[in-house]
Amino acid sequence: MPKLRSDRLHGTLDALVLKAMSWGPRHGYAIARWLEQSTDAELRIEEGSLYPALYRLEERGWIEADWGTSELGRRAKFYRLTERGDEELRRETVEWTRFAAAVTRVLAATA
Amino acid sequence: MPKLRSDRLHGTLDALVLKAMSWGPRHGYAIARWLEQSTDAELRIEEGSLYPALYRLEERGWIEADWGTSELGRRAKFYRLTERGDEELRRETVEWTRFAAAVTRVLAATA
DNA sequence: GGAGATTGCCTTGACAATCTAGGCATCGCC
DNA sequence: GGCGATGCCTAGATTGTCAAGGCAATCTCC
Repeated sequence: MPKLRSDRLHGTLDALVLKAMSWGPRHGYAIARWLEQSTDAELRIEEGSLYPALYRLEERGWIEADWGTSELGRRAKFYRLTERGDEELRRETVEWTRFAAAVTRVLAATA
Repeated sequence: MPKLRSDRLHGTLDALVLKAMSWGPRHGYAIARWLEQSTDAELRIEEGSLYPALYRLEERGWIEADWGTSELGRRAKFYRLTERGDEELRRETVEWTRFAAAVTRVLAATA
């Protein structure tokens, strides 16, 4: 299976990260692992993208953080969706769906 | 209908531009109009993105250009797909499909 | 005890691609 | 004359991603 272009996530990463928290609080490392596993490693967030993204989302008021203890007993920062974050996730999901449909339609068009 | 984020095309623009030429040579302005009209204005390429993209694609050997005369009798630069450009279009189309499916699957997942 | 992998967070710098906002010339139409 | 459409182009800012590192604690296996 060919690798996706490394930049591919551009513009979708926020939605994916928000989605990761839609089942409850998650810490960064868990978010990365979740995306990787749930897509069979097809989608991967680099840590150098993930953490800045989390700060960005927090700054925008879409998520909130608390230090806690991971499943393995380690210090970890848990992020959770705020009300506004949940709205944003829904907004972005709808937008993605529209966008993806449009692109797919265009690329599939035949002569 | 809400506007898509302005950055949305990031990473897909090349494929769309290549696709525009899959029916034969097209000039820049026509490409922009084609995308706009064929997606009901849902997808738009700004000229400031389009022309640099065309130079990029040409530099990579995916398209070739010739000056000619537009349908309305004006001077216009017509771009056409090269063999390699056609391969690239197919490659990117497949990749897009895989990527879009993965993202859609993740965003659609329920608790 | 020691080595290496895993878990977990973080930062810096480079880079690519898009957009915004302009400019220019020609043509058709009112 | 003016204005919109057609057509090409560029400079600069922005932004979001990545690559590549670093740090510390824990676990596993020898």
